[in-house]
Amino acid sequence: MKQEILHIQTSAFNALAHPLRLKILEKLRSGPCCVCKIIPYVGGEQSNVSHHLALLRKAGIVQSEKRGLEVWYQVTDTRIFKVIDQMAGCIVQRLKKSQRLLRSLQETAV
Amino acid sequence: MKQEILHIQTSAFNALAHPLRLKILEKLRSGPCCVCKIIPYVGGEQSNVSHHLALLRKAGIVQSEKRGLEVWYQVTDTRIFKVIDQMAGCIVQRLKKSQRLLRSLQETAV
DNA sequence: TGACTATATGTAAATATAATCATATATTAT
DNA sequence: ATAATATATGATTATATTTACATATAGTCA
Repeated sequence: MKQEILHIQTSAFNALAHPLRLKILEKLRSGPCCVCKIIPYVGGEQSNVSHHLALLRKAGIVQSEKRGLEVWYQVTDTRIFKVIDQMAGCIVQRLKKSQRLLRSLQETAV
Repeated sequence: MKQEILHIQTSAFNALAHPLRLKILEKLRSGPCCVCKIIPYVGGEQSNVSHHLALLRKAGIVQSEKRGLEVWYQVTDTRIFKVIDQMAGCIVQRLKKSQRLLRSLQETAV
């Protein structure tokens, strides 16, 4: 049972572990969006973007809805952006930390 | 530059995208921990666990420190647990939502 | 010094993921 | 019905990840 959650969580993190997919989610930050807008935004081939959208869908991160010829995507739970932002925060802090370390090393070198 | 951050973030999420690595982090929740405790906790072979620890290290999620013969690991930034917990929250909510949907379908079936 | 212990690293095989190309499906317009 | 459009899916190849086994390294102790 706990094992199940672990696997769902794993596949959710896996869904975020690709630059193109993070870019897709960046586009979805402002709300539902048509695939026809997502493709030029993230760049690359249509079928490739579609595969990545499918992966995000299967991981439960996004949902799609057909509107005429178009398909619109949106995130299933906007808290996914908090996950992404928290991670960005961790990274920025880490970079700042190593920047401080570098500076102090430079000072002692003088 | 923005591209760089995206790649660091990608590799950070990738580091969380494996059940064994999530288990390692679970063990590190209570603070620094010796590899000799991590291995029996997560199960599996020593060299495999060591490879996963190396990946977490390279992604900047954890840091290691030698103490005599032992090596102790700890998370670089405890906010990583917020990232994991937020994601768990998303998943639980999603499961609850589909449970409600299932129940309402069962009711209309009666 | 040599043996012992804890951990890391190199390597190879098995498996998974990503990108591309070709094709299928569904919707709309003629 | 046919053509055109938007998107999804399947197949293939290239590449990356995971695991297991063997070996290396570094610290401790006799």
